[in-house]
Parts: sequence; structure tokens; C-alpha cells
Amino acid sequence: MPKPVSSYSFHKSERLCSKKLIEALFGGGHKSMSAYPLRAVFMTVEDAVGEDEAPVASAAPVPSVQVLISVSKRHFKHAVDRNRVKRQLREAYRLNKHLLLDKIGEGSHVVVAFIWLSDEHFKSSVLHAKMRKLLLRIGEEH
RNA sequence: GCAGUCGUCCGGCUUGUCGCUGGCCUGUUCCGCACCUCUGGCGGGGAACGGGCGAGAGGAAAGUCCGGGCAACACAGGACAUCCCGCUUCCUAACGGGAAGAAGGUCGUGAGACUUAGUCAGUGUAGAAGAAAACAACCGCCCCAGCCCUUCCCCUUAGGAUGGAUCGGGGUAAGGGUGAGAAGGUGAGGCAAGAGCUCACCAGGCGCACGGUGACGUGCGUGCUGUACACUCCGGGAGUUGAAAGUUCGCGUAAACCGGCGUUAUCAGGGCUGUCCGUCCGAGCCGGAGGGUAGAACGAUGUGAUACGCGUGGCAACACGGGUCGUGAAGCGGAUGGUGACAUCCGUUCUGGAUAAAUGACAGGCACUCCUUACGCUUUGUCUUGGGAGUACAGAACCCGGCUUACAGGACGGCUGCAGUC
RNA sequence: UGGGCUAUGGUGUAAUGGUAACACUGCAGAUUCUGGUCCUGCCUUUCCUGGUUCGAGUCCGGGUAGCCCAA
Repeated sequence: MPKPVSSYSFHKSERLCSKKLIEALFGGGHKSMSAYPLRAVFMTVEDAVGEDEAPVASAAPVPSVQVLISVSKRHFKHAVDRNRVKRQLREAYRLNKHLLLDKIGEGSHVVVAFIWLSDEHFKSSVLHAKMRKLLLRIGEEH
């Protein structure tokens, strides 16, 4: 089911949109770690293939990692600045996600939320390094 | 040339690699359906993963300050309340918007900028200061009468004259240190003392005539005249909510439990905001505790770019309108009303736009602005080459018209001031 | 995104358009042998900026910051 590692695409299905999953992630049972200016909150979910997924299993395979990116209005007042940071983070994840995908086994997937902590902008090269560090650690601990 | 002012417009371009959103075309695999037929063929549909093509933020997308479209509130209406607007004319679907204009004030040498307002009929209020905030009273001034005193006339009394004190009656919008404001201001006459009481000039109001569509202006007449605010009055206008509106599909408890009101009625409750009336709906409604769901679609985004000349507006930059040719591209095209969002109808077709929220990330080049130790010179420059730094304000969330606020840099035209040359 | 509200000493709150008030805290002084209590005094550009007004914390524009509500 996992796609080839060489793909750098980032589809809608890889984004975390389900309200239930988001509430479960922040409600409890999560682990977190931070590499300033980032903080990652993540959780492993067992795939419920057995019961209700069976009739439509062929329709929508769930990717092994789903990601949420959050930049609070408290850190950047203007929408332009928030969009800038989100785009940087999205690119950082997109180009480095294979580091995590290689570590995920069959039958479960990982839900991650990246939360921005700083009040200032960073260079993209710095963010790429931090993202790589976080993804490797998540791969070890999930 | 420098500085300024008003108006209008623009607000980066490009290459490479990797991506995002949705559209069209297409390939592979899988799914289920219909038909012909029977290990298959074929048609349209769905899902996953690919390929190709072209598209994808603003002048303010922002603030949410006005106005409109759109949607819901079953549906007529009336009275009162409440709220908004307020120089004139025009533009406009509408507006607290715009254009032109009139009167006053402030700032600027100037071009210009900013700003004010219906009423003057009525009612109320005006801290502190001040005699008093317009009713009156007080100090002061003046007149009249009484009584007392002084001096003079007189032989004396009485009486008369002059001056003073006091009490009583009256006249006093001049004067009384204040104050934003003191009976419109200044001057003269007049008076017992004073006063638009009278006169001249000035400011304003009212009436008439003339000019102007009008705000107003000019002339004549008229003694009509304190300031500010609120209420009142006059004219015009406003139903409320706000796309998380609303419509549809799906999932799920539950025709469950407790309390109150009501059940064909002078009737609980509800309905276009507040109150009242009227009218309509009406068999359920309100509260409590506990529980279920919290997904999807529609609403919702299409109406071209460029070039050319034409018309209208403008001094112009430019804007708007409909038209034509060529090129690229192709789902919209036409009619009526509207600037437009939109509404109605016809034909043809299914269309760009997300929803934890796309329109990008990284690297290079160009352009522009600023800085500069360096380089070059028939030219010594606001020059050339090189190096460095910077490139604003800011991101659609139903749509449209305005306003306000933010903004690196640039373009065009009108006008003003200063300096210089002829 | 769409609605709505607030801003006053360090903190919590008052204030008809007319001298910005009260309580607590802090600091200084006085009292005491010393400390506390008590007493006296001090600490404010009423968020910023224009306007209306003789006069604005209050009324009216425009900004800034913070908060609340609506699946």
C-alpha cells in the first residue's frame, strides 16, 4: 500500500482533516517533542480494516502518515506571514517525508501535528534541518 | 533647475528543479451495472495511480464604517415609540458616496488644504467667577415728597434759596475689576439721569423688487438684534437577522424520562425588531437532567486578453461605451431591465474557486532604488565597468458600489513659489 | 469568516459635559528602644489621534490592543 519513496508529492489525503482524529490527537494518548521553532505532536493509530472499512476498502486507501500544520494568530498577526510559514513547513515535510515513511509498518499509521512556536521568520534551510531531525526521532519512537 | 500642490494611472519581469487547486483530453489496473452473447466483446459510470494541455489574489483582497443584491422570517394593514440623515443643484439601484457651486472660519507667500450648517417660533439648562447668565434684586446715578441739620435773605416766627444726611415712592438695558457669552458695535445728538429714544456708518435678521434652476448676490425699506447646548418643530428615510443566512441528502438516539402551561377556546404558544391594535397560524409549547450526531452536496463564483480606429467625458494622463480586423484560445451565446452583482426568457452546454482553507518553495539572471574603497577615459561626468544592500503595504472565503486606513518605488498632465538664462 | 464588547494610578473599581474619586499594594516621613498598627505625604499625559464645545474621562470620526459569541 505505501507509495514509492521517490515521490515528493503531497496530496490532500496526506493532510489531517478528520475532526475525530484531531480531537483524539490533542485529547490524550499523544507524545510530543520539540525542535525550536517547531513542536511535533504525534500518535499511532491502528487501522480498522476488519469491520466497516471492508466494503469500500478499494475506494480510499489511507496513507501511512497524515499531517497537520498549525501557525497561530498569536505568533503572526498578518495572514501573509502565517501563509509564508505554512508554505515553508509544507515544503520541508514534502521533501523529507521519506525519512518517516520508511519506518512505518503495515496495519497502522501515524498522525502528526506540527505546531509553530516562534514569533520570527526562519530561513527555509534551517527549517529543513529541524524537520529532518523531528521525522527521524518520530520514526524511532512511534 | 529645485521645491511644492491637485488629479489620474502603474505597483516587478524571467529561467530551471520540485510541488498545490480545480477543469478538459487520455493511458493502466480494479469495482459494480446494462446489452449482445458466452473462458469473450462492447457501452457508459465510479475509484486508485500516471501522462498531456491551458488557467489560478489586490489596489487596497485589509478595517467592517455606509449603501445595495441575495436568503430566511406564512401573509395585508394602522397608531405610537425608537433610530438615521440635514447649505444648493446634479449624478446614482442606493448611500453618511461623488461632481460642480454658494456663504462663513482656520492654516499656507501661493497653487491649495481642512472645516462648519435645516429651525431663530417655543421650552429647559448654563459649574467656577461675577451685582446680574436676562424674571427680579444689589451698588451707583437721577427725580419727587416728608423730616432733621448747615449757610444766606429776613427784626423774629412763618416763608424762600443753597448744600448735606436719613427714610419713603418712582425712573434707570450708561457704569459696576468677572466671563466663551453682559441686551449687536463705534461715534454724535438727546435726557432729570439714561436707553435704537433719534441720527450716521458697520455686522446680522425680516419684507419687497431685480438677477440666478437653487444655495445666494445687489438695491430699497424696516430699530427687528446676546451666546452655547439639549429638547421641541420641519423635511426626507429606516422591518429584523446575516451565507455559520438558507435548501437538500445522509448518520443517530427517541413516538423515551421529570416538572409547568394548554388541547376546539373571552385560545397555551407562535409570527415582519420595541409597545398597542388588528389579522393569521394553532395542538402542542416552555424548562430540567441525561443522551445521540457533529459527514456531504447545493448556495458558490464562467461573461475574456491584446491591437486598431470611432463616440462620450476630461486641459491631459486616462476612464467608460458599443464596434471591427488579425492572432492565441475556446463554452458560453442571444433578448429585456440594471454601471454591476442580479432578475426573467430562449438556445446550447455543463464549465476556472479552496474549506485545518490552493494560487507556492528553493536556486539563478534581469530591471529599479540607494551606497561605494576600486576600474576606464580625446569626454572628469547625476559617466562607464565592478562590488554591496534593498525591492513596499499586504492574501480572496457569497457578490457588487463607495468610504477609511496602510504602502518601497515609478509614470503622465494642470497649477503655484523660488532661483537662473534669453 | 460574520457578529458584539471593553480600555481610568502597580491591582480592583467610581465619576450628570464643569477641580479625576475610593480601597488595597509600593515608596518616603512621623510615632517607637526596634518592628507592626495608627497618622501625613507621594506615585495618573483617563489606550493613541483628530473634531464638536467656553470647557471632553464622558459626545462624534479614524487608528491600536485585548476579550466574548456563533459549527
